[in-house]
Amino acid sequence: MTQRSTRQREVIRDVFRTSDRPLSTQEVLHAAQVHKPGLGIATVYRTIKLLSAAGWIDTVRLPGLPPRYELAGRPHHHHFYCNHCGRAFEVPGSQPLLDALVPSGFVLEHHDLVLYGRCATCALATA
Amino acid sequence: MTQRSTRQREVIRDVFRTSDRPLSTQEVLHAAQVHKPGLGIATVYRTIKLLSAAGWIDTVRLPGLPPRYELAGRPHHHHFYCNHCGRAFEVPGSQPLLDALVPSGFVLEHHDLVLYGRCATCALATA
DNA sequence: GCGTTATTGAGATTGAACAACCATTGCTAA
DNA sequence: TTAGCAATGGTTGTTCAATCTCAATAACGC
Repeated sequence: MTQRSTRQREVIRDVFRTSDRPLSTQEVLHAAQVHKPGLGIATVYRTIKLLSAAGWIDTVRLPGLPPRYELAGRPHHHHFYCNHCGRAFEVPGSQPLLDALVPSGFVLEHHDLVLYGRCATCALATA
Repeated sequence: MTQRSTRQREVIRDVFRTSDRPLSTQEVLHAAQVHKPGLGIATVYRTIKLLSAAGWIDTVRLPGLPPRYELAGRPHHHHFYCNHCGRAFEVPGSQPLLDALVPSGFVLEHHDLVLYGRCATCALATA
């Protein structure tokens, strides 16, 4: 016997499946507690680590903020961070001519483009 | 009397003036201690806060890493982070068509493009 | 010089994210 | 069913960046 299927893990996986944006541990906790009251933060951290190790979710790192997580295997995209409500969103990816930027001798492996501003909801609310 | 000119602050400003890349607090500490042995980390933090408030340096935020600092007022550019030695570098800026990426209703205020890979030194060393 | 007081350095402290601990709970394979 | 043990939840511990404390130091106006 190695790995068991528990209600908590089911709920957490569902949270990711039904989200269209990357989620922080706190966001996962609150969303999961709706369907499984009493679920603890320790279980969120443990399950995220499991899902991450299994390649089921990807880690999204934003400057100065705790990491967010999203379903793995999505097509190339970037992220938009709302300065007002603190939520992260997914934006369609483009492949700009990054190679032209890389200095001679440097080897490019990966890149992150993060956009900052106001999401549609917050832009309306503070217009 | 309001603000004094101390050897420590002079040294820290010189560190930034003679660097061609953004520096972390630890990098500033080590570079400054060469010219002022015994200089403490608290002074680095205090001076960085001062210089930042004065608009003399800009903060460079990298995902999942403590911030770096660089002389303010440089032309538009991006940053390259070496996964091997942990140093950040400046790369020439381009203005990609970001507006096209922003979803309808969202308001774009700022953006960060970070490249990851190996700097020239580390690429050579591990080739 | 001298005295005032801004500044410093070392260590203690905070705050946040996350791991570890452990008694209890509840899958699951006979 | 039920025994065995993986998983949970509440809490404490750990780690690291950054701030605070405070006695000692050193700018600088006079």
